[in-house]
Amino acid sequence: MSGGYKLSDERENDQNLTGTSGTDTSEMAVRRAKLDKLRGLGIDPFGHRFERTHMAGDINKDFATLEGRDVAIAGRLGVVRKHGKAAFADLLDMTGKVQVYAKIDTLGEAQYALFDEVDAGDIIGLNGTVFRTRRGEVTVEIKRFEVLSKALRPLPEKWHGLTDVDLRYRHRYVDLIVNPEVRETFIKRSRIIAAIRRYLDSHRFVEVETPTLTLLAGGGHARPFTTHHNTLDLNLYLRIALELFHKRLIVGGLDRVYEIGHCYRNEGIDTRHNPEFTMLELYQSYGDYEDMMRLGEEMFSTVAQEVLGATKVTFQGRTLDFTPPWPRIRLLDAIKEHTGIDWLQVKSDQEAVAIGEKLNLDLTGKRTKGMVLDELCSEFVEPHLLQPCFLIDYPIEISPLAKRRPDNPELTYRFEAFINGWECMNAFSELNDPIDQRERFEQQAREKAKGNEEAMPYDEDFVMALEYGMPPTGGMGVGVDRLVMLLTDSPSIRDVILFPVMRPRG
RNA sequence: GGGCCAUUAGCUCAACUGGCAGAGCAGGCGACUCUUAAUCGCAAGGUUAGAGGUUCGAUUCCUCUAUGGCCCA
Repeated sequence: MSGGYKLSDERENDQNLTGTSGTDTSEMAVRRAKLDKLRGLGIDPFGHRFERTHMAGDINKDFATLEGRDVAIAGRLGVVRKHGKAAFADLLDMTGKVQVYAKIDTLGEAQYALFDEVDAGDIIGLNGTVFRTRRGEVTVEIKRFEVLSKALRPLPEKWHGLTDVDLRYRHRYVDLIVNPEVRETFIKRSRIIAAIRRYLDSHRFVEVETPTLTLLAGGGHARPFTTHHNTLDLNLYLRIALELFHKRLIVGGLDRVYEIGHCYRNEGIDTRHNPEFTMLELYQSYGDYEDMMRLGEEMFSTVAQEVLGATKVTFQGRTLDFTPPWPRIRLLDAIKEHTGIDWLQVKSDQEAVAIGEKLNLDLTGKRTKGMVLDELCSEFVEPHLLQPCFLIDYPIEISPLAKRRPDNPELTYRFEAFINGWECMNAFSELNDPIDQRERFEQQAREKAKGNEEAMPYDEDFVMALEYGMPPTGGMGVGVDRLVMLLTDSPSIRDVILFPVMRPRG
């Protein structure tokens, strides 16, 4: 953020960066005055360091051993209850909160007067003694304390907190301070991702990092974001998938690889889509899609067990049972069951479109057999797939990177896993025949020429990699945000992404 | 892209059929040495998202804009 900004730009920036309203309030003026008063007393209102011996949540947990002992804790003050010559307050840190107690007899006149000046929201460090109040609350009686950071803005109301979803996402730091369940969700997210890593590391997978800035946005069906490299004067895309780089690594002899990272898709935003999201992809040499199903169901249930202590998960009042094995359902069987259509009898694009239109599907821009089937599946099959299951054997036309089934060359060894009606995994026996791959890319190029913006670009270097020989490989992609939603009972993807994409405020 | 809803004090919300814009919390002053949404008293706090229109008079009715939410495609 160095020079070059016009004054007006800076003003716009300020608008985005200031607090919940951006306007000064009388309360802010009061807090500024208190700040000046602290400085007047020779106290730095923005401290440097504080040595903690304990965390707030642990004091409650370990009260039996801590009673009567001295502790040093630090955190943000929540509600403060003042009683003249004594006061109680909640002290919050990452582990939770503990009540603290200030009493004029213990602190002395000067320190007590200083405590009388602190506000909810201020960050303090303190030394004190653990005890239990007559009402039974575990509490730390303050012997000495220091202001470590004066808060210049007031916290939202203590009872209702911050509920305006717009403000919660725009000012996530306030959301995290006042809504403990938000902190819990993101701590759980971290544990979920750690559990995934643990699982894959213990199965001898190697974690890799592949480019987010790419010459081609391949490996998936989506419109990419574009960007530009100045020195190379080169237009680049933000990746939409990890696949093609990972398979190059399999060619290179890294037999088991995985990556957890952001992908970017230039499409709409709703409760299940954010333009920037977290993808897990993994590739296992000498495996196939059957191995991927076993790995997928085992990984999800292991993660649930480690993070929640159970393989049955409650999501929005519904119990989802992650316990393996999950049912395997052939896609075309599911289509037949829910629509009565025998898709193998559908021979042309025109015929497919006619069937789709008869069922009132919106097929704008979707004029091929594969696309109609995709729509049919989304509309009539997916909503029924509430319990974890695998939909297997997708048509070749919408699976340009998957290996063909020898018993039916129109189908591939590909599956998607569904949970709660959402696609959560996409996996296949990877196509390792460079000649077939070349033809698939040519087919995609024809689709693109017909106006399908989501068709895959031809990646010559990737075909060249396959020409060196890629072992038979099973590969899988997992939408990590959706898994986190399921395991944290979050109805919107924005509840599991710390800073979701937002329009700037006018 | 279409429809519906919301936007009022720092936060959470009221305001009947168009008639002086209110409360709780937070903040200020005062009282209070075991409270936990502490309590009690006093005073203060507003461009009703923005722009325009109808009207003697608009938070309220109409139009447009902005942001968000829900539903649909």
